[in-house]
Amino acid sequence: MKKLSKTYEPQLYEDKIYKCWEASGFFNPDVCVEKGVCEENAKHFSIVLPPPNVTGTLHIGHAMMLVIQDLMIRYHRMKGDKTLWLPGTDHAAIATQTKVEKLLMEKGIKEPKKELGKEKFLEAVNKFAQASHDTIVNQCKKMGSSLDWSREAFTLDEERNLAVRTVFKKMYDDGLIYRGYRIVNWCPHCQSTIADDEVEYKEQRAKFYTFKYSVDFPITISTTRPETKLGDTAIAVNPKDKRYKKYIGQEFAIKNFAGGPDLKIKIIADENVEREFGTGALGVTPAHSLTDYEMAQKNGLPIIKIIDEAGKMTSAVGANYEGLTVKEARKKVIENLQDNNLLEKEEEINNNLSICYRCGTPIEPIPSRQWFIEVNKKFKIGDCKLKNIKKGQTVTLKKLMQEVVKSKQIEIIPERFNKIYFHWIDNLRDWCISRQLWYGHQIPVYYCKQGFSNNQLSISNCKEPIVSVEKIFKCPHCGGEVEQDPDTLDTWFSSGLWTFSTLGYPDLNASDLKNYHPTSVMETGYDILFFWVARMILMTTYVLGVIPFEKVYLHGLVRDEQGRKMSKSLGNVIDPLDVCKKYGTDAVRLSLLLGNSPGNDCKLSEEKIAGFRNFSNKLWNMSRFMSLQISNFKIQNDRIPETKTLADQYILLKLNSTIDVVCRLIESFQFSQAGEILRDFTWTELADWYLEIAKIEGNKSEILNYILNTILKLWHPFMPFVTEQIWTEIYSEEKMLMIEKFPQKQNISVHSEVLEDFYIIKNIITGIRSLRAENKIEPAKKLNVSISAGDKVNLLKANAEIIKGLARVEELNISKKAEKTKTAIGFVESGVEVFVDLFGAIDIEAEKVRLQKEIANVEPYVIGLEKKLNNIEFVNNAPEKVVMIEKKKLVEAQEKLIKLKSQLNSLK
RNA sequence: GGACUCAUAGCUCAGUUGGUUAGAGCGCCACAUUGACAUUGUGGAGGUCAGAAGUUCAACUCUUCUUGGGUCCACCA
Repeated sequence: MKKLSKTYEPQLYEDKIYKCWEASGFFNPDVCVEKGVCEENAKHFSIVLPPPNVTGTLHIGHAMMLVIQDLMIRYHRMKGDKTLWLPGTDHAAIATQTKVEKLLMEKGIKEPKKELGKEKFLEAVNKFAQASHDTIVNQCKKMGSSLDWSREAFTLDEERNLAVRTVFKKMYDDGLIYRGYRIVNWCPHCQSTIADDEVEYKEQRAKFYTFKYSVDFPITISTTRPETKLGDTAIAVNPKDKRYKKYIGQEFAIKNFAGGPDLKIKIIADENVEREFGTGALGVTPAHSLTDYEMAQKNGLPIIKIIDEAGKMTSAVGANYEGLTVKEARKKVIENLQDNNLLEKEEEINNNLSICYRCGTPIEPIPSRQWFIEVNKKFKIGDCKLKNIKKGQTVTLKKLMQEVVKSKQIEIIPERFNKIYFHWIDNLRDWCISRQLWYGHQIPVYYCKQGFSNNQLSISNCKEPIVSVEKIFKCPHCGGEVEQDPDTLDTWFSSGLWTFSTLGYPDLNASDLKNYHPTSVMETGYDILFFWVARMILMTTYVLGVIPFEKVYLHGLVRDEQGRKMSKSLGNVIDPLDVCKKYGTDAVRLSLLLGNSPGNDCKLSEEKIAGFRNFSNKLWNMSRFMSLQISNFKIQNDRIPETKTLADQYILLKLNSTIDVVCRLIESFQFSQAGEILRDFTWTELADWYLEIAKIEGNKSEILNYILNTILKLWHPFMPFVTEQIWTEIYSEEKMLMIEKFPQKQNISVHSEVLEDFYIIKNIITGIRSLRAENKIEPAKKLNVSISAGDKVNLLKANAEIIKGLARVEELNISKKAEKTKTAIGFVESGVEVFVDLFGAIDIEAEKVRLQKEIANVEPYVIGLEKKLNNIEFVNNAPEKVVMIEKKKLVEAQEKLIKLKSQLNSLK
């Protein structure tokens, strides 16, 4: 045995411990099976790590994710499950590319893509990604994450690329991926499309102009974007609007609108036009607004693209405007309208500007040829093991996403996110998956140069895009040259495959895929429910016909102590590595686990972390003390040691129920509760009471050994470092705590008297202490205690030493009080007679009174209900439903009554 | 506009099927202290569970409304 140092210094041990864990290989379930830590056919428990973006470093939110998952993983590993936690990182195409561009620009390269060219630019991105990756891996290790590094994956590596190409081809062949000319969200800065849910909104003041197209035009319209009016093809009005009803269906021609193009304006009716907003008439620009586009489709209007990908006006608006930026064009249109006296009003309104979630640039809706996944397309599903959906059944992707959650094959925790999930699916439009970025999975589509350059050619097959998993160089139809689509895929396409692309897909017989899929839990922040969780469900159910995970556990965001988001500009960021260094990783882990509830944001402050630093030190010191009392160190699992005193019985009973509760709470994702229960036991019951008593009673080697063993195991998933270090020093340098068996609830016949008696002793001690503090009585050397509950005299006598020790009394005389004073013990101290309630914790008399009162409450109610239900008239006349409800109520109340009565009886 | 969520001690939050005297941590006040631990111990103060109504034998808990925070989605011509 070694003697533990006086305080716990995490920095001395943490790195060393992690290296030992890693070297042991036990993070890898195969090694666990090989070395007998778990059975070959044990139940599997698997989590794939939500891959952090390779855009820099991990923040405290990532730390929270790691800690929660590590807790589950370590718990299940110790339980003997075949446990896999698979690490990886995400290339995060758009985020990484824009980040690198920014960095290069800071270095003085003004237009990085132009100046470097594709190859060199990608080299720079890859270099950055690699550096970020290395940092991230180190940070994961620092947090103590027991990830199986041998299986590490990257969303853009070769294996994942194969998976991406395979899935793309499958979807294309099933007709779920199509290439279409549609309105997309275009970010002029990123020079790429972005998905609908990558658009953010920012409220701003905007100028709102009211004008007519021409002097003789009958309808006035309003807009915040006059320059787009150059591409108008219609005016939409509400069909019920009396002002405009007569014009519906008419067509007007305007020459040289605002000195620009000629317009042909048709007046159309649309229910969605609000009569009260603006003039009640809305200029329809089909090419540059999604709603306008939809109206145009309905009414067969032409679509004129007037803004290009660079944010400049196209040739469609005439020589006066062509080549101007949007801003310049707007100014010019307004000037022109003013000159011609067409502008009626100019006011300021609040309006929501759509911006790119990555760079904040205003989004320009433009029509463009892109690749889409069609979510409403009906298709026949292949192999399918889902409930309710069979092989060959006709479904849509939307239906798959809905069905697995509706049928509870996937359970979302907390439950309320179900509603949000379904609502999102209901509003889901086709998913635009092509991006005009360089960094990412290049789309596995090839075009025959001949077929696409010369539409006159008679080989019609050559006009079709060729989708191929393997790279091709020649057109399969004409043998001519081909060109791969230069675009890349939305980053969420590859992360959507994450649960299975990491486990061996497309090899459907891969052992990992068979062993660990579907994964057990997906643990992530609620902020990426749509981006990611929903897409994994879509992809996995479609590709494999199974669910990707059984449970989705959503945690909240970490905020600062004032509830603000952490951000660099506010300077309130808590860097996980900093605080780990300062307070120890275990303290940081606890501060992220405790005091939170699922799905709710939590506030974190340094004081909170410091509090848990104190606790880890407390655990260290308790262990130090216990180790000094233990003479025979041994690793012990199930055998409960013999008890000699009331305190022994009490603490083992408490420990046993703590084990039970902690297991149940962890398994039901109530990690915070579990930790608090455990802390309560460790600090309050064990350190403050039992260890103090142990000092007095002495001779507790065996029982302390058992308790120490057990609490180290219980704490290990929460605080792996400090527990492992204590374990190493006290028990074993060979056998690591991380693979010990997690404690299990034992069958101890519960003597309720043990609890009750211990509470009496506790209460007497607290009573004496409290009286002393309040009355400022000098510490008495002699104390006479007379007790009215005669049968407890022996109890007090047996525990007199404890009372003397903990209440600091030198001589204690116990006697039975002659007169009955109900439940009180009298103290004679310094000649003053005082009383203390005997049953402060479990006040049996009061409990009886309470139960009697409740019974008196419920009993007449039950009798009343019984009478009512025996009344034939009532039963015959009342609707069946009412009778059923009454019957149910009666059964419930009867059960309650029986429970209350038996509780009362047990007290007598 | 549609939804979700929160409101409990000075602060941060628990309180899972309605049923003990509503809990914890931090903070605060008083006291203690050489032997595991000042990163400590003991005792104490502090709550009409946001407000109103309803359901019930019984409401912090369920329903409705009101007030005040937060979040998401849609629209924004």
